[in-house]
Amino acid sequence: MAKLADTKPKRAVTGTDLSNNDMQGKAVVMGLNAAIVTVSEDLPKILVVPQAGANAAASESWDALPFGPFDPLRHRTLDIGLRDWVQEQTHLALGYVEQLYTFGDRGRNAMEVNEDGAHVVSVGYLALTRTHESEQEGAAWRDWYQFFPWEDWRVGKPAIIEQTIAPLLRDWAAGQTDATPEELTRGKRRDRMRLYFGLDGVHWDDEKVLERYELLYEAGLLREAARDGRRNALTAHAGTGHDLMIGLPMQFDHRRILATAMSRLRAKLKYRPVAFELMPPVFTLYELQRTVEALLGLHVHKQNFRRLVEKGGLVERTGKMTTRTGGRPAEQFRFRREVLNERPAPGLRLAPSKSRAST
Amino acid sequence: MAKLADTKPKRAVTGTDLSNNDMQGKAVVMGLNAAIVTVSEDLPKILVVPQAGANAAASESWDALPFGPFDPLRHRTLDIGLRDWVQEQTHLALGYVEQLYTFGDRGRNAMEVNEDGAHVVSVGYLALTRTHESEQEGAAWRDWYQFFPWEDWRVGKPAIIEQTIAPLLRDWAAGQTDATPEELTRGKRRDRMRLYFGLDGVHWDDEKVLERYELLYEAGLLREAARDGRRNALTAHAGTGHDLMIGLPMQFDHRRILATAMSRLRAKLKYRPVAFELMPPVFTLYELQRTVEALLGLHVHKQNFRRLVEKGGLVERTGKMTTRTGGRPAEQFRFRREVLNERPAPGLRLAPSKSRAST
DNA sequence: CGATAATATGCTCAAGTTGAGCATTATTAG
DNA sequence: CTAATAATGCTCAACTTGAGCATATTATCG
Repeated sequence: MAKLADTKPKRAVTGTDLSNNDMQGKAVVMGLNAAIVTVSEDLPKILVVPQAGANAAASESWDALPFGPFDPLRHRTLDIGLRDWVQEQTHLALGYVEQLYTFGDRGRNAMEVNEDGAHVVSVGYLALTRTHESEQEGAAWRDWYQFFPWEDWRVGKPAIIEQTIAPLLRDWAAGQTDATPEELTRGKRRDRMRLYFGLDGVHWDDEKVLERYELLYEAGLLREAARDGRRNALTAHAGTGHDLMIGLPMQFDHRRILATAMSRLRAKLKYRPVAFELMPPVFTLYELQRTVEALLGLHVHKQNFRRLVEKGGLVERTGKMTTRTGGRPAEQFRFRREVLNERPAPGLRLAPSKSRAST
Repeated sequence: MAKLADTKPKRAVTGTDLSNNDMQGKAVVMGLNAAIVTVSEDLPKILVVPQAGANAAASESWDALPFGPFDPLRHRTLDIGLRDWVQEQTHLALGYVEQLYTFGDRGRNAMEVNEDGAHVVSVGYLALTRTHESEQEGAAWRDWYQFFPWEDWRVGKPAIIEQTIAPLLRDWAAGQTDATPEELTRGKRRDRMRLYFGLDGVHWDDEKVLERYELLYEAGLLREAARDGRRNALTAHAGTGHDLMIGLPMQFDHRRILATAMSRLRAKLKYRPVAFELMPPVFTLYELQRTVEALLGLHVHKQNFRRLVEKGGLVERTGKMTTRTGGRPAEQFRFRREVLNERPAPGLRLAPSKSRAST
């Protein structure tokens, strides 16, 4: 076979070499992490397991996502491993599951050495499920906006943005002496701030959840950043030295994984009929709308939403009415699962409403 | 911490348990695989390294993507590991790099045990680069349509679809006695066939590269499927018993990774200005268009394409003209990299032209 | 019982976007 | 000079999108 790596003498590994080389240093353990989402009472919720891990300060208990190591002897694929884990830990049989990203950053509490000396790499997953009442002991559904209070714009711009985040980020951006090459490719601090948080009149992009999280992390404004040994801008800037907290932290890199899940889900809602995974078998169009709005953190125009859903052939009428919600009775609909086998790319394709209320 | 997994007694692993349990069986090696794309002479090309691995039949040499194991001791992140690998193997300093997916399927030659007993999981990456002439010995740029001859529709529907693929798939679909539950969720064989390959008047979706590849693999029509011990529909159905080959095969799961890269790139072209990563510093709009068309495997409407690019503020005029291509001289443009810091989501948003020629 | 609140649902309309094609202009090849 | 090849400008109908008006149907409260 061709020799490709003659310049650096260290290691000329290729396909076959992969099996010849010493693998000791290269072995890692893959942690499978699930961001399991449901929507109830107009709030998107994720399943968390509280853990008194090494990360959390003694007084606090940071939530974690359900997770466990991938055992290649036991499971044929990563997905199967994840499903099995979740089933074991929470008794939930997952339906919709989607792999998000594999994080291997050392120093972000994902890529740390465990007690056996193995490095851990995290694979993040998004799972959607209808709401199930009785969960296991210890596991709980938590409103995802508790971890991301700046992401819910349904009642207007969250106060935390102008009151807390923007000033701290401005300080951070002002403190930028010279952009590192890395920062130049990603845009300068002030630009990223404006773009991601919709400052100075830039439009809010509901899908940039991960970008916003990473920016806050880089700026040292999150507990996780402090934990990871970053300069803690919170105590440095808050003045009072109070323990400022921008959203609840999570263990390991789990808040980052949740941010990835939120970004992906918000994006996907617009071009794939995934919202229906979260709905009961029959539902009214307004119920569907509220679910979507909860996830997007935005209101959409009610009449246009119906037009989209109905004309898109995504639902079929059941003929049955419900008076469940005060007001004129609403017709109940059913998801037309067949669309998946009809058109190549069905979806919701929705644009956020510019008017506040969805009347 | 909460006990979550009492039902199945095997293993009650949680965050902290992750470090207590025996990790021996769970250690894996992560293979980093790069689908490095460039476009030259109106063809998208990927960098391959030929290898006489265990997969290939004695007489053949199946191409592989550049790859190597991730060494957590040496590299802080997976991305850095990949860049370093590629640099070593091919002397290419990658610019744009994007993680695609982590494949861990046993039995698809990704998740096999190597000689040290370690299981291998593949992480696929997409990288974009301008064309560089002098590559390393052994590494070569190969037209990606050699691996996917059914994906290039620029000169009309590829003959291989109606002549070879459709009949074989129809046989396969007809042979479906009863759908497995798995097949039901993914749609029945005949539906998937129609949707993915645009049969019976369904519109061709250029982004479904991975779906098409997986369908062909499942149907046993690809060499890789035969290698993995699947019923080989090729010899079973071809009649003559000839060695039919639908596109060049690749080692391991590399053709699958390439399919993932193609899907992602074709999708991304439409909402992010990634095409410019493949262009020289100055270029004419038609050159940009040809590059995009090569990647999509489709023609687009020339005038509308310009409108989109120009009005979208993606480029700026240089004022210089070139007569390089016979015909009226074209103005040269430059990518306005600033757009990345201006609007939240710039992109090309192009729709394939319905008329064949781009006049 | 009538007014009010809270939806549900139908419809309209202007503005913007998209797909397609015509017309004109500037070069090179022959 | 003519044909071929592009580049570029412009138009236009069809469709999509964003927004709002109007009306219908229920529960509830006084």
